[in-house]
Amino acid sequence: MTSGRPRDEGVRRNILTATQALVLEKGYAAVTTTEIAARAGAGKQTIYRWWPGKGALVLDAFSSWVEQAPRTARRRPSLSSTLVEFCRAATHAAPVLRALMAEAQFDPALHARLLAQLVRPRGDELRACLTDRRAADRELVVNVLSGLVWQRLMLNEPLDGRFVRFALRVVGRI
Amino acid sequence: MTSGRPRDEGVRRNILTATQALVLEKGYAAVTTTEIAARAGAGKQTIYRWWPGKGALVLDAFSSWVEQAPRTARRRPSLSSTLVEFCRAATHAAPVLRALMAEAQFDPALHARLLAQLVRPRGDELRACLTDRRAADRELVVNVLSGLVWQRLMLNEPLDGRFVRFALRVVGRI
Amino acid sequence: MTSGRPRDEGVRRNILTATQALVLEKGYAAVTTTEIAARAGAGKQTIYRWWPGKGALVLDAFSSWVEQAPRTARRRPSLSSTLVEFCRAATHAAPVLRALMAEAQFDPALHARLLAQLVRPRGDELRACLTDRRAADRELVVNVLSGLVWQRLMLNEPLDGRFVRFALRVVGRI
Amino acid sequence: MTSGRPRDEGVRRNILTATQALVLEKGYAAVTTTEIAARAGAGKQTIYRWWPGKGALVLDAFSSWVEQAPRTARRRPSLSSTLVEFCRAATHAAPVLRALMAEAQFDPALHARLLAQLVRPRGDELRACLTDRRAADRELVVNVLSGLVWQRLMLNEPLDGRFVRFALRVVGRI
DNA sequence: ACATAATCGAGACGGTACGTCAGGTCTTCCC
DNA sequence: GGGAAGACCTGACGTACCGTCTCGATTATGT
Repeated sequence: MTSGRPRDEGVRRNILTATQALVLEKGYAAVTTTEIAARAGAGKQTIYRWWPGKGALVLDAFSSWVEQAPRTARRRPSLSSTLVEFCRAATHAAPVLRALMAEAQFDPALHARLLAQLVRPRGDELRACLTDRRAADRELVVNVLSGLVWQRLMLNEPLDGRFVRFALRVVGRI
Repeated sequence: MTSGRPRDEGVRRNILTATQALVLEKGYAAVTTTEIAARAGAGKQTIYRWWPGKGALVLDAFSSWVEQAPRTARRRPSLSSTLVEFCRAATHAAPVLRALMAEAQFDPALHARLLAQLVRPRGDELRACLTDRRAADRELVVNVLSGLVWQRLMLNEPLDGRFVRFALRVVGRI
Repeated sequence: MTSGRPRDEGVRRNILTATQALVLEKGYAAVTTTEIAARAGAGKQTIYRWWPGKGALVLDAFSSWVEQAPRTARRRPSLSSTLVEFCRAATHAAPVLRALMAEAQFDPALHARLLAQLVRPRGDELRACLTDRRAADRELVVNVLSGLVWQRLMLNEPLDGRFVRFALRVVGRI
Repeated sequence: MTSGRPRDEGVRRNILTATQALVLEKGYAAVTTTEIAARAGAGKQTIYRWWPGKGALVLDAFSSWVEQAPRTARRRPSLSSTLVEFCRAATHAAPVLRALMAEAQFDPALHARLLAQLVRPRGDELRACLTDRRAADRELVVNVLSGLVWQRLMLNEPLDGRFVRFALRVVGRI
């Protein structure tokens, strides 16, 4: 039996939208929950009712945004195209990704969420491009690529075409 | 011509020691500059006179600690032994390294310091083990290894023997 | 040994002045500590460092204000003139006095402060006008007068000339 | 024409009972409407439908409780017995009475209710004991007694036998 | 010797975000 | 329409930490 007033989906969307907009405008660190609430026309309590804090909120706001790939999986996508798309999206969202990964280092719960919503799905995507490899090799390649990308992000270096070529060259050697 | 009271080296050491102790006890995030000053028997101003903030202070406190290997470089050290030592030290200091890299994402100045004092020196160390490779390959290997290690740290996975073997296997394939 | 930066008296006065002004402008209940801090150009913490809360702060701001009687005690002041002056001051400050006494009902510490800083001094003043009475009668009269005044305040009835005459008639009968 | 479901008297009694219990357990200030609703097995809206707020609710809950004296008025009751009964009841309910009078200072509507339901009825009771006095004297005595009692309450001093004797001595002198 | 100048411990200060709490309203379904 | 449940907006609260500042005391150099 579900009694009481149901959660207002419009409010939820307003909050996520406001979060996205504000984080893009001013950067993760400069945004406050109070400000998000104000922009969303919501109460602060409503935010804290549904998210444990700024980190989780921003993660939600951007994980839906990052996953905008329609995934019209015809056949197995190529590794290179996947990687290109991967880097394109990551470049756009780079400041947010860096901030989220950083924040996650101070917040175990956020760390788990980040893994489940961002890190693992992207790894799985890569893995799906490697069905022609032996299982052990697959893990190896996925780890190396993921490591290269995240390191690049954290060191604030560009995820551009040069990087993609570099990464593919590495993979080719394995 | 330098007049005025000279810097007290004992105070500097007290502060670094107190920082180390407190960060190990309670973790980076839970420590405050005020607390460090109190423990060191120092004034807050003395800290801010010599360091720009908590991040740089902790970096100093631990970069001297991480690099305590005397580096009795006879000849070129082996890659595997270097990597093992590397991981051993990183495992001990893992929570601090994670926190520093995280904090650096919000603080460009700290980011630069971190690169200069921790990331690059370790990369150079690795590079020095690869003098038998072609220059292009060297960069490739250093990048991959560094990426694997930092990713491992940020994802809070162990830098144990299994990881070392895994990393060496990757390098062997390149 | 008094070390450290000494308390800034100017800040203290700014806070008290801002408190007074705001309470007179908008009434006790509508004023917040945040607002007082902003108006005084002070930090909220500075307020909480020196006062336990809004109540004590307002009490301080107005107890110095209520006691503006120069007390050029030549001889024993007459009861009637004291009572007139008393009511004049209380009429002005009535909303604040009501609010303070009300707040004190929820806050034992404020209650004690209120007694010590406002209630008892005023009682002593009245007592000083009754040196020609027997001690027991003195207490009786002081209690009755004080009771009449506070009741009047709490019931939000005017402390005007009519009330003074009424009160004096009562005392005359005792 | 009154259509729709009629008010549920059982719910009303549950709410008043829960209010009484909670206020006696934890004190007026520590009780919230949400809590009262929960204890009464009622919805918050049901409370706000019938009472303007916590103050009025508590007033109702206790005014029926304070006036539980059956008032078997044979003839004119004596002043002293009335005062004794008065103080006995007030002593029991002292914390609630203090809180209500305090709250009323911030809430004009509650102030009016408090006067009508508690202050004036008690005054009338006293007045009824003084039919042998001249009208002007009656008001005087009622005011003095009422003032003494409320002052005593607000200053958190006991309304015990000693106080009653004191009050009667005052009245005797008038 | 004595002024100059910088360091040091202590702690007050302005500022800003935090997460919590209570009040009172609104929205659902059920009777 | 009454009622239970509970989401919602609003706005104050008191705390925490940051980095700066202002004291008095100390310790070096330069005259």
